[in-house]
This record gives sequence, structure tokens and C-alpha cells, in this order.
Amino acid sequence: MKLEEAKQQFINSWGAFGTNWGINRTMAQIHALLLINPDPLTQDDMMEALNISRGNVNMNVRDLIGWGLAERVILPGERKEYFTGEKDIWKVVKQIVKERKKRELEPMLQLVDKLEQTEGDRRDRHVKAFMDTIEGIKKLGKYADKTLDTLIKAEEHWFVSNMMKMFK
Amino acid sequence: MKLEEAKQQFINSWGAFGTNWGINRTMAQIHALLLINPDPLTQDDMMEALNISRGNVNMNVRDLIGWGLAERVILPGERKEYFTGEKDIWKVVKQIVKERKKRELEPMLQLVDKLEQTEGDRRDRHVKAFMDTIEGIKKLGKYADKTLDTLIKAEEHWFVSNMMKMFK
DNA sequence: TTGAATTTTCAAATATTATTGAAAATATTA
DNA sequence: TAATATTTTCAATAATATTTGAAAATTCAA
Repeated sequence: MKLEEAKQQFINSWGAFGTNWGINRTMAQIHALLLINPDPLTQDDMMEALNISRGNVNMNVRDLIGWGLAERVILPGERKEYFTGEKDIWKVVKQIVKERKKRELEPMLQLVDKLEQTEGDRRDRHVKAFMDTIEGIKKLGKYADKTLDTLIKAEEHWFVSNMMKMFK
Repeated sequence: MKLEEAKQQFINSWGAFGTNWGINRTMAQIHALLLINPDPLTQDDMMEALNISRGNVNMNVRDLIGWGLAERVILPGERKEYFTGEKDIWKVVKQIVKERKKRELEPMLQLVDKLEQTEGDRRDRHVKAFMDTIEGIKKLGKYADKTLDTLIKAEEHWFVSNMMKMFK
């Protein structure tokens, strides 16, 4: 397979992959494009590579920046803005984990803390089932929170070699 | 807060949470409903609790069964079908991990195996950047695959206590 | 400053995904 | 077997999410 075809396949698959994770297709495709491009790209480059409008590129690039997955680059002497993506996949994963933890896990933990205060007699099987679920989620959620914090701070080799010990 | 209000909040939040993960709102809400209900429910119960149509319940319950998160229950003497959900959150998490690994990680690994065959001279910076990305994803993907297999097979207490050692 | 280049915004258009509801299929009981 | 209850399907509809494109805002060089 030729490079151009392979790139196209990668971009399409990364886009489809993203949609399974609640990320819009275009944002994931732009991310793919930045991952595989050695040099920074302009918004026009992305419009052309993905066949999408200026507004679409602009919004999604800014979203990617918000996720910490892309950044603006100033090239001396150039008028236009350029953008690059983090190339180290381990760092990409850590960044995504960090953001999703902040955006989703933390609000979920806040919710269960609140729902834990629900009134009612546990001898009522409905009350009990509800409270058991909430407590189960809280316990596992807090544990996930700590685990993910460890991952976010970890160096790849440290994390991998620690995990390896579990596989034996 | 009263039980009914708390249940409603939990169902709504679980639904919203699902949409961030590429899972449709109704499926996540039905799952929430099954999580917090001590007894099996009929499709009519779910229609009423969530204010949705029969067809919608039916499709989403079957999807949940496909994900291994709900199952049909036969109650002796009852004409209607009943459904329950797994209550143990650790098992729920393992089941979701197992399914997403099969549906997403494995196809992704197949893709990178294929894209690794891309022709081209690595002295070309574009070829090199592409191949580096693909190889990075492959390496981390294979590692994730093993880690998740360990998680899927693990007992909660074993897994937790192993992870604890990393936090120290 | 000015004005050309560039980026950003956002209402409207389009595309995608989810939901309904009624007909068809299936299962159950008498 | 026929009558009835229940489940399933799926075309039509509705709801949601994404994309466009042109106007407004901003930036920058002279």
C-alpha cells in the first residue's frame, strides 16, 4: 500500500474510532492528520486534506486545543497560524485520560456523594438496592480516580514495568 | 432527597454519561433502571418508568443483552418476559471492558498491523512520521490488550490490591 | 492609522441518529 | 386448533449533532 492510501485509511479509521468514544468524527480526523504529519499545518491545509469547511476546521482545532491534543505554533515570518499535535502516543493517552477524568469521572463522583444522602429505610428492598448501587459505584469510582492519577503522572516505562509484574 | 427523586437523578445522569461514551441515552437509562431495581422488570415497566415507546424499549433491551449487561429471566407462571441487570459494578465494568476491547481495540490492532506494511522509504520524513505513529499505536495497543485481559480475568480484590502497591 | 490577510462566529442547512407506533411475527393458553 | 397476549420489526417521523459559508472580528505589516 502506498503512503497516501495508508494515511487516508488511518484518518478514516481514527475518525470512526472517535465516534465510538463520543468524539466527533472531524475532530478525530484532524487529530489523526496532526499525528501523522511531521510538520505543523495551517487551517487551509486541513480544509484541503479532509475536504471540510473553514468554520468546521476552526471549531474542531480549538476543541482539540481544549483537550490538550493540539497546539498553536508560531512560525517566524509566517502570517498564518500553524498547528501541531503531540506525537508521543503515551502522552496522548495520558492527556485524554486526564481530560475525561476531569470531565466525567469527577462529576460522577460528585453525583454519587450527593445521592448517598438519600433518605429511606434500608429494610425497604428498593432503598437497599439503590443504596447498594450508589455505594458500589462510589467505591469503584474512587479507586479508579486514584489509579488514573497514578497513570497520568507515570512515565511510560515505569507504568509498563509495574503492570508487567501483574501478568506473570 | 427522597428515593424517587434520587432514582430519577441517577437515571438521567447515567444516560448523559452514556452519551459521552458513544452509548445511546435510552440504553444507558434502561441499564440504570435495571441496576437500581432489586426485581426483574418487564418491557411495560420500562416504558412507564422512562416514558418511551415499546419499540424503543425492545431494541435497547436487546442491545443491552448483546453487551452482556442484561438478561432475560423466566418467572414461573408469568406470561411476560422479565429482565434483570448484573448488580455487581466490578462485573459490569469488566463486561464493558471486554466488549469494547473486542469491538474496538482488536479492530484497531488489525488496522495497524495492516498499515505497518505501508511501502516507502523511511528517509522521507513523511513516511517516517507515519510509520512512527503506527508503530507507537501498535506498541501501546498490544500492551493495553494484555492489561485489559488481566483486568477482565481478575477478581476485584486481587486487582485492587495489586494496583495499591503502585500507589504507595 | 489603513487595508489586506486571517481567524472566528453563528444562523441556517444538512446529515446523522434515535424514537415512535402500528403491522407482522411469535408464543401461550384454553 | 383458534383466540389472545406478547414481542419484534421497520418505515416514517422527530430529535440531535454536525457542517457550511458568509459576515464580523481580529491581526498584522506598512
